[in-house]
Amino acid sequence: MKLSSRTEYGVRAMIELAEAHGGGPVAVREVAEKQGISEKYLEQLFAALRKEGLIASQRGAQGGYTLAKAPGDIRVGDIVRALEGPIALCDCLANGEDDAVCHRMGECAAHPLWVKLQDGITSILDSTTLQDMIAGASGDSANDMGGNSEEESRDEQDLP
Amino acid sequence: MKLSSRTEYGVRAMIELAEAHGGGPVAVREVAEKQGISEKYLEQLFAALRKEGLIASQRGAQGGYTLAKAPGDIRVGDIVRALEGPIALCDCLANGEDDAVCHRMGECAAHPLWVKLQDGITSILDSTTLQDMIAGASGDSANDMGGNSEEESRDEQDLP
DNA sequence: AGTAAATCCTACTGATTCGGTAGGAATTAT
DNA sequence: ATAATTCCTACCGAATCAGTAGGATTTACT
Ligand code: FES
Ligand code: FES
Repeated sequence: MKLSSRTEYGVRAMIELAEAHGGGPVAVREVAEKQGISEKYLEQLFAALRKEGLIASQRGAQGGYTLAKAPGDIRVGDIVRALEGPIALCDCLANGEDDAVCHRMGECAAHPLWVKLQDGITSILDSTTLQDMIAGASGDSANDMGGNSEEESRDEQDLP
Repeated sequence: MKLSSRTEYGVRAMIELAEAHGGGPVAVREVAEKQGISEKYLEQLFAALRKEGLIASQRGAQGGYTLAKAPGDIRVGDIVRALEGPIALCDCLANGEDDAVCHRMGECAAHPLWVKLQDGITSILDSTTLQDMIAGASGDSANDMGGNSEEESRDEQDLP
């Protein structure tokens, strides 16, 4: 019940890219400095994000990274999965009904709760896009956030 | 995004106690064997659960543990907190509004999401009691579980 | 009284994960 | 050519995790 710094950093970095979306590529160094993250470490996170097709790279001088899709098409869940693999709360929930689920499932009264919890988490993560975050609001579902909508709105606005 | 075996084991063990509620104390060994958990390890989990007042112990021969309250009064969230400390998804969420929250909060577009996620998790965990679990159903909220209600009902039934 | 069954307490350990460094090869705008 | 940048892979120290170990204390039962 603690999100790794991979996730924290990754999401913050992606927000940075989302805010720069439409302009040119952004260098890792720049994002790292703005967010106070180790540059070399962030480099590795970006590699993972690129491998999953969430961001695109431009090599060489003046290069950097850009979002591979519109901010509205990238869900936080996608970022988390890219950085940590499938969201599986415990081994008993071998995500995807495929294989190797717990042999105790039939008799385990806890199992339905883990399923519910995992679904809850996944649904929150997948109902929020980068667009939602930089706009200050959250995803769709009934359940809305605390409600402190800061009035400082970022500049960018893009129509692909 | 992975629950520790402390949590998994702890909850399963508490379910075991809940099912035995009303009868005499249950020894650690018995729970450990039924659930396939290391006895000595479980012993430590029980120590933590007792310290938090969720279970009570009876020392000496024929001793063991019993729930300290009715199964309906023990929420899964209580168990998790007893075993892992306050549920805080990240340091930026120094649970309880007290101190040392992130200095980046004002400018951090991710923060509201973490709050939302943490609230979601907490609310699921706190809306499910041991009673709910051994009865096969989940907590209150609109969102209900998969719905596979096994017909094997355990024996115990108690009115305190 | 004696014994066996149990909780209680604390220290240690091996493995894994985490967060981060390090160094350098390949690519590209200027 | 050069400087800026991504890319790749290996390594490292610290922390956490899951579990062991051993023994002191308490208590029911005979
Ligand atoms: S122990 Fe595997 S489903 Fe609960
Ligand atoms: S970095 Fe602390 S609130 Fe986002």
